[in-house]
Amino acid sequence: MNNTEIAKVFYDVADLLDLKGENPFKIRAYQKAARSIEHSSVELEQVVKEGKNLREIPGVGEAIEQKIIDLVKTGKLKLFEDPKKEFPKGITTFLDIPGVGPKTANLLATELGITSIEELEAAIVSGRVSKLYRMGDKTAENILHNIQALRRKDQRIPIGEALTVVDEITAQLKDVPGLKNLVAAGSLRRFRETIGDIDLMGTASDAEAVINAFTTLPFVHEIISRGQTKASVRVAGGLQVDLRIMEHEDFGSLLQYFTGSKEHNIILRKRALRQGFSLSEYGITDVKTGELEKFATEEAFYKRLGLQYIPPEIREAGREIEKAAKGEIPRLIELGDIKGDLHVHTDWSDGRDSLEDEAAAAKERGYEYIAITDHSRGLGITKGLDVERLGKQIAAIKELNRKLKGIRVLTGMEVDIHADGKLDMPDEALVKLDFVIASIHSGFNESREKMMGRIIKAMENPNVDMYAHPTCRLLPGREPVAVDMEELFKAALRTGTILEINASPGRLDLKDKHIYRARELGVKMIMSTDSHSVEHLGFMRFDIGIARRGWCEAKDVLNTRPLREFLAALKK
DNA sequence: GCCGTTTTCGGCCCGACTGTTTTCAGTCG
Repeated sequence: MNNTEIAKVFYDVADLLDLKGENPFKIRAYQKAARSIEHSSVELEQVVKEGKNLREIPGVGEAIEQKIIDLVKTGKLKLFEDPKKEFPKGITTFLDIPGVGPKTANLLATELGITSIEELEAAIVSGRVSKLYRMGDKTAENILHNIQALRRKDQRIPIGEALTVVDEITAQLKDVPGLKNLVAAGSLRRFRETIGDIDLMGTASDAEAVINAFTTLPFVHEIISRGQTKASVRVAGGLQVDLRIMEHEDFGSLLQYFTGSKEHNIILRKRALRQGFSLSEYGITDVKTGELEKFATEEAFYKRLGLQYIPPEIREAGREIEKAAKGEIPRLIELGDIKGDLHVHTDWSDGRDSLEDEAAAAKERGYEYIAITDHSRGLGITKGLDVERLGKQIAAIKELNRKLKGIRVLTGMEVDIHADGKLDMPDEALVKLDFVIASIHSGFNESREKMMGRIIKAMENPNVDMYAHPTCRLLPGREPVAVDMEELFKAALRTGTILEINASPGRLDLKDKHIYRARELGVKMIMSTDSHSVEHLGFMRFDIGIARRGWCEAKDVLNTRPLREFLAALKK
């Protein structure tokens, strides 16, 4: 049972308690624990097996700890005597509908005796729903509408796509008079790998004018709500975009509040209350005097609370607040720290651009080095290199290095790992290369045991410097292959193999919590783009985002080092 | 159910918007 599955059980428990009308703080406790479990960097099943303490996970106390142990050991959780008797049948399905909370779900199930979404639709059409207490035509219609939205609801979209939407919107709104500081907050700013909706913040002298401009943008499909300072719309494809406008001098507290995460803000507020402050998007209120202090910047806001500035990417209710109180927030890695890209394809295999163009583009980015790592031949579709063409490419790179100044092109290859763990290129060829990547591009459905055997065998090869896109997942769509991350990290440490943080927006692999764990263990990591064209070198900013989420500093990543130090850190 | 630089008991973040009401409950973020 993995963390996601365990978390799901506790989310469900919270829903059921909510339906029962339980103490809301108890419900929140379960939600909080679920959320912590979901984001934990270690697998709980492992922790339970090793008999270690679960109480270090925030929000997990005596009771929930015992429930996690039961759950992991038996696969079940007995919390309700007879859930079927206690809850109207089918009630939890209603909770998935946006705008339907526990109160409404309960009302629908008990008053109308319906159990499915289909029955609910029929009940709305026949007018039975709008006659219920505190319901009306409009509410019923909204529920119907939201059922349809739920059906065509796309999954969370990869951050790469969301950033494109934001770029479009900000470009269209930039000329609205008096609008300033228009930026994305929320999960986008925290750089979560996928985004559920987009939260835009801005400041303006005339909020209403901005709200009007926003809600009448050409690609706005539907207006969900529109108030004086805030509006929510749906754009084509179903993505929800929220805009919130405030006064210029409130920008710091506004941005802080809407960047979240929710849990980060809750902890921050509790802490502030103990200091006699109440926090809101408008600023900090002194509870005794009722006086409101405004903040134009987030830095000033955190400072007022006695905290070091906390970068958005780590505002996830881990240990960031207590660390900030002690001044222990590290300087997280930045784009400017990166000195080279180590995973680049050219038109020698399936890339679009030439060796020369890639080298020039890397130099333009200020890099000291770039490794050319075209595919090996095993990947039929990618016109991969065999020994002979690899030899020619090495010669071409040597020649290029003679001509180039200010950047060193390293020879390399992304060699395929076969199903039996053998590499798709003889060692005599690999040994000549500066940098060798091994990775999997086929046989994704192997069992955990086979998969690990295959990967570890490749890592044990002294010519293999890096194991790339370690879980092979694709966003959205392909689930990670059966990799045991703890075992992988151990093997990486033992063999001195580097793990890649692949920046391709459809991969982001290692992901944030794996990066966090690998860093804790001292596993060597490289951030690289897997470029197939010169534009892709720009994917590095995605890697920076997720590496920061994993609390990475420059020293945790090998390609922040100057060339000589970088080469010295490789296996050979 | 969790948790502690007031507390091992008594608290638990804060505000906007909608739709239904006629002062507010429910939902959301």
